[in-house]
Amino acid sequence: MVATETSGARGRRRSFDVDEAVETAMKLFHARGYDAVGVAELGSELRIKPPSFYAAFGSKAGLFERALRRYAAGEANIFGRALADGGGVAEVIERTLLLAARLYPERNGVAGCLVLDGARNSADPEACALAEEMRKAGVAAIRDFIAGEAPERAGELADFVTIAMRGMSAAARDGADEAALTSFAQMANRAFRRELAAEG
Amino acid sequence: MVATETSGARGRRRSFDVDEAVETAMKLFHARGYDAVGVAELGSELRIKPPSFYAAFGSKAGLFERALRRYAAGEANIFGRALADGGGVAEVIERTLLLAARLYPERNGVAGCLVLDGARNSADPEACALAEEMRKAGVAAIRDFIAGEAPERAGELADFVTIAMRGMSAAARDGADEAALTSFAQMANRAFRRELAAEG
DNA sequence: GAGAAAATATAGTGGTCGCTACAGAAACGT
DNA sequence: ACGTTTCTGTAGCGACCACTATATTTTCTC
Repeated sequence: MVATETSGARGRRRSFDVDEAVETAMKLFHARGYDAVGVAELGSELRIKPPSFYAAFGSKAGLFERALRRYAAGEANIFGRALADGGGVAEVIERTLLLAARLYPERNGVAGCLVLDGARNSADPEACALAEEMRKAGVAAIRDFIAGEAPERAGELADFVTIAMRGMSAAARDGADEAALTSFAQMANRAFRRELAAEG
Repeated sequence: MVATETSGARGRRRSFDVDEAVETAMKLFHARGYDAVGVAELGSELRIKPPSFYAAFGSKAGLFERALRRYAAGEANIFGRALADGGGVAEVIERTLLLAARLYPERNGVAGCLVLDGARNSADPEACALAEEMRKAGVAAIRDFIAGEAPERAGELADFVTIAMRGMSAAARDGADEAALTSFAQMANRAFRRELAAEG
């Protein structure tokens, strides 16, 4: 053991790179879902033993929470990225949908959205609650943004977008490729623009 | 024990109602997903012991397959029901989407579609394969039906419908109510009609 | 009612689950 | 260099997983 690294964050020094471990765990959870990835496998992949695992993350759900936060803080924050490029509601939502279609298809065994599907059908209430919390935050952000232009219909328009994204995530996990998802995203986008233009 | 019932199907006589057991198992799988329901719980709910369980169904996946088939043969066969009421592609798809919005919201702990989400994130390849097979059959049926009016765009139009349904199923499992799903279904339906009318 | 056949119940298989007690090794402050 | 503290590795906790060997009870045949 040589490292003794903190790699950029507060917290105790550990003999392994915590951020790298979270990244690896994120991919595992994303690829197969929360329940299907066991602590034994995580320890083996992260090259750490159970006591170190629990000292660093507290519990399996604790690591899942860190993986979720890392996921949402990175390039997978689709709406955030679309929002950062500026423009009105129609433009931002279009980029959101198309970005999802580009990001969701399977790549290296990972498909869909970790927040939307990572804890789907999980038997662990804690993991379900963590994912639900992040889902709700995402939906609320989209709703609040849409409310800037269409306060009356912000709720149903945000629902339209987020349900469409759930569909794309599920379809990607079922094997849909980028072409199929992009075709869907374009239709959904045309629908959204028409709904946005129509008065409630 | 009194029953000794076959209740309408070929197969050995058993001391329990096999169809009723499949129905109960279907609800359990539907409510919590394949992996989260154990054979111990199934045996307890079905009031049968493990040996009877395996004599009747062969394996947990065997029971899941029967549950899936029963599901698809009943009122949950949304497209089949919409198709039976006749009409053109636009009418049938509209009924399909609206029926999903009416059927998917949580009722007695059961939400969404068993075929679409019952084996989501399952670690069992057999269960995943069974669900995938039924999903593909459903998509193919919708595609073939649409091809009667729009052979060029049948693939992408069927994808649009089935991805939208995956979104509704996932949203329902996330707690969406009938009003929210109906709103989505209506928007998706308007989008579908416009896409169907537009030449490819 | 006796014998054959079949479905049942009891009990337990090896394996994995998330998690932890304990003890040894490394890093730390002085 | 010493003692303290902190972390890590080995081993194993009880609980549950899907599944089954054995034996008993029930059912059917005649």
